[in-house]
Order: sequence, then C-alpha cells, then structure tokens
Amino acid sequence: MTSEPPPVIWARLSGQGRGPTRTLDHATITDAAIAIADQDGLDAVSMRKVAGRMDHSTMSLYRHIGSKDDLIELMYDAVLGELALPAAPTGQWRADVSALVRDLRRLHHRHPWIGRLGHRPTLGPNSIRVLEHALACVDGLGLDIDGMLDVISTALAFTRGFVQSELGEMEAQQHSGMDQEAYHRHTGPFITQLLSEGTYPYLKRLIQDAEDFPQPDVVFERRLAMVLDGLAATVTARKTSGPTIERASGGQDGGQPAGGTVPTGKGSGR
Amino acid sequence: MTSEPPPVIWARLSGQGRGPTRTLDHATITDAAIAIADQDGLDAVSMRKVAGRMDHSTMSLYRHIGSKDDLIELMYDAVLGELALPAAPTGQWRADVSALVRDLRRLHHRHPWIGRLGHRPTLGPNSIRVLEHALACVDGLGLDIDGMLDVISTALAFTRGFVQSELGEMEAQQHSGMDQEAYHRHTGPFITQLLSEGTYPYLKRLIQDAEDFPQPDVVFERRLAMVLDGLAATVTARKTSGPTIERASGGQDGGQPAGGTVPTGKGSGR
DNA sequence: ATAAGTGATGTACGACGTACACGTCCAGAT
DNA sequence: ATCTGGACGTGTACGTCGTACATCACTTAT
Repeated sequence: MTSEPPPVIWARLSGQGRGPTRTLDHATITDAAIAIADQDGLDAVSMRKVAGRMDHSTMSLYRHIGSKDDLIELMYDAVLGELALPAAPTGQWRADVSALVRDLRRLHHRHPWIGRLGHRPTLGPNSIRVLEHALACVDGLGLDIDGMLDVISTALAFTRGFVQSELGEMEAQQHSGMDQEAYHRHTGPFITQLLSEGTYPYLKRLIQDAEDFPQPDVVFERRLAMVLDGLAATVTARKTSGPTIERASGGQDGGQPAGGTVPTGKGSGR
Repeated sequence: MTSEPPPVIWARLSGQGRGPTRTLDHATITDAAIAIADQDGLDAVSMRKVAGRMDHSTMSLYRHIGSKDDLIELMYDAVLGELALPAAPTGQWRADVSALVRDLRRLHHRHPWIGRLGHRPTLGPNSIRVLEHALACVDGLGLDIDGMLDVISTALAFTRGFVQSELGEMEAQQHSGMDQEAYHRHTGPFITQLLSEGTYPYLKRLIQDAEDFPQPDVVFERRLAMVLDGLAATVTARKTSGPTIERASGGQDGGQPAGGTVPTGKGSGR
C-alpha cells in the first residue's frame, strides 16, 4: 500500500534487468572508495575521485548508490568483512571477547577513517555477522539476552573509545606532518609556559613522572583487562544466581542496545 | 631563530596592537559556531554561516582563527567549559568518576556534534581543567600517575564509546525523520526477510526477547557500574601492594595516554 | 606628520554533492 | 522479427564550501 521511500539501503542489489550490461557494482565502487580512504583519509573520498579511479563518470555512481552517505555505510560494512572471525567461539568467553576487540582495534589501525564514522547501527551483512559472533562469545553463561548485550556492548564501547583517542592522536601528528617526538618538541614551550603561569599539579606530574612513549598495545591490553575484570564479576554474579535475576552492583532492569551497534527491530515483522 | 609555523593555536589571543579596534574575538565567533552546530548539526557550520550570524563578512573570521579546523578545536574546548566540575573531589573516587562521566554524557546530549569530532588531544584551557579534575578524582589511592591515567582513561573511553553509539542511533533516526517506533516499523520487513533467508539465532533472540525500548540512562548506569567494578579491582590490587608495583591481571608496564586525551609533552620544556 | 602593521571586506578559484536532461543499449511483450 | 520501456552511463549545471589574495580603513609607534 504505502510506498517505502528509503528501502533500508541493504534491500537492493537486484539482478540484471533491462538495459546495458553493468560495468559497475557495489563491490567495485566500495573497494575504490576504501582504497582512497585508506590512502588519503576519509575527507579525500569524493564521488569524483571514486569514479575517476575506475575511469567512470561521476554520475554513474548514482545508478548504484543513492547518496554519498550510502556509500560510506557500504564502506563501513565492507571493511567489517575483513574481521577474521572464527567459525565458533572457543567457549572461553574472556579470551573470545578479547580476540574480537583486539581484531577490531587492528581493523581501525588498518582503516583509520572508520573512527570518524557516526557508527549508526547498520543492517549490513557483515555488521550482522559481527553481532552474531559477538553474542555467541557470551552465550551459555547463564545470561539472558540483555545481559549478553551488556557484556559485549561494554567491551565494544571501551574499545571504540580507546581507539578513537588513539587515532585522534595519530591523526593530530600526521596532520601537522610531525612525528611524535617533533610534536613533543613543538608543544613543549607552550606547556612549560602553562606550568609557569598557572597551577596544574597533575599535568606537571604527567610530564615529570609518566611513561614517555608507552607502547599502545600494552596500554590497551592493560586497560582491557580492567574492563573484562568488571564484566567477569557481573557474569559470575548473574550466573550463580541464575538467569532473570537482579545483578550485583547496578541499577534496575531494561536492556538492549542504546549503547550498542544493534538493530532494534522487535515487534516489527508484521 | 626558527619560525614556528603552527603556534599551537592556544598561544595567541594577544592584546590589541595597532589598527582598528576589534569587533570580533574568539569567544564571540566560537559561540556563534556552537549555536549553529547545536541547532543544525556540525555539517551546517560553515564559515559563511558563522560570519553571517554575527553580521560580518566571511573572511573577517580569518583575522582571528587560522582555519576552520582551529575553530572546531575552539568549539570543543569551549563546550568542555560547560562541565560543572566541583572545586575538589569528595574523596569517594567511584562516585567522583561516575559524576564526571555522567556529566560528560549529558554534555554530549546537549551538543551531539562533539561525538563526531576526532578528539585529538587539545591543550585548551578547559581540556586541561577537565584533565586536572579527572586525575584529582583518583589521587590518593596509592596509584602512580600511570595507574591513575589507566583508571580515568578507561572510564572515559567507555563513556565515549557508549555515547558515540547512542548518538549514532539518535542521528540515524532524525536523519531519516522517523522516531524510534517508525524506525522499527521501517526496518521490520527487512529484518524478517533476513531471518527467513539466513540463520541468525542471536538476532532472532534479540528481536524476540530483548527489552524493546530500554531507558538509555539505566543502561548506561548499569554498564558503567560494570566498568567501575573492574577499575575498583585494579585500584584495590595496586593499592594494597603499594605504589610502583606489578598489577593484578595485566601485562608489563608502560603507561600514559595512547588512549587518553592527554598531552604528551614530557622532556619538552627547554 | 608619517610609517607600519592590523581589522574588515570583496572578489575569485577550485572542489564538492547531486538534480536533471539526455543518449544508448538490452530484455520482455507483441 | 519488431517494438518499447526501463536501466545504464554521461555531460552540464547549480549552489555551497574553504580560503588565497588584494584592497581599504584605521590606530598606534615613531
């Protein structure tokens, strides 16, 4: 009856109909766009450049995607496909979740531009694949689905936040064309000026006592372990007391995404 | 001797010299830009619109800021100034950190566009103020500065990740002009099609069993409590064994940002 | 009084996303 | 075998963006 104006983007791809044989498809376009983003950053991705890289006219892209925003969404989902998810979790939820977020972090390093994305929940095939795997990692622990979501969403939120800061720092450096040491030399005079003018006790301690160039991998593992400790406590608490029960340290109930990249589609199918 | 090409951005503001009296300053420009971003989103912030809102010519802005990127950085720091940080922490680190990240989350709701920012570490006055307060919250627990950084950076990373997903979802909805329920109705048919074509056990459980419209505040509190549980374990472990000691569950050493919004300027002064 | 540097402005350039009007080709109906 | 309508690819064009540059107006240091 009613016409569907934006058909979810992922519900297209239909086969060949009338007209000339296609010389372009989603995969080709997306790959070209990703190549540009990897090489020169997300801002360098323009419809003209994407088309140019494939020796096509700019507007030909619009025969296959609705807008640049759609292309970005395709790019995000495509890149998620690079995650080498195991066929099935090992059953060691902590190791499984660690492996997943580590892989996700590596993905962000390989494609730094995904950090810039708004991360609205997508329904792309790879997004769903990741969702399925992530939830599978925490299945069989005696948690209900909302509890499972809490665990994996929290781990993912931490990872995203960490990586975002990490990439921000990298970008700040290479945006100004300086390496980390040059950046220090550059901001140094301003910081000493700050310290002489005002009183910043912790900034001072940071500069004097903190590790100079910590290895990001080590820092990530250390902090991830802290987060997982917290998740483990919850898992234990909710498990021993069985499913559908009050938790140890938190508030009331409710559940589902709100903070997770998860489609909320209940009650929708007819 | 050597000229400083980008003078840290925060090292300007110099007083009036020769020439006509100023009719513009950083605060005025920044406020106008923030007003536009709050009203119509970050993409609506253009130099022309910012200037227009103050009845000035576009190019007059460039007498006060170096580029649009600089303006964005000013906006971010300015908005951080809205955080109502208490004069001093209460000494209850868990409550203090909770209050800080709750406030930060509210800030993101008030100015959804900050989620889109790259979050490269800034040296703005308010960023430093927040840094000082955050570290003060976890002082006196027997942690060295790197341990303190671990605790607050982890809490902040989780918060940023959570909020990012939260805002992404909101934006997805209002971008398409639908409320949450309409969005469900819209994606519903596609999801049921998915479920009938492939096998997605967890997606199915999500749709069938998960809470429909959980209150975001409740979800945030619940997951935050999980993260803080993990931090608490670390705090206890490192505290009882005294400062400068191996930690409970992690790797070797190292420390400092890498995942935190913290200036790394050690060894820089002179 | 004069010189010098600064604030505001107008014009202009290249790049962007994309609406729209074409031509071109092929699968289905005739 | 022919027709035809929809899909594919393209070129042109419009409005918007960031900002380089030249210019004028003004205030202070000399």
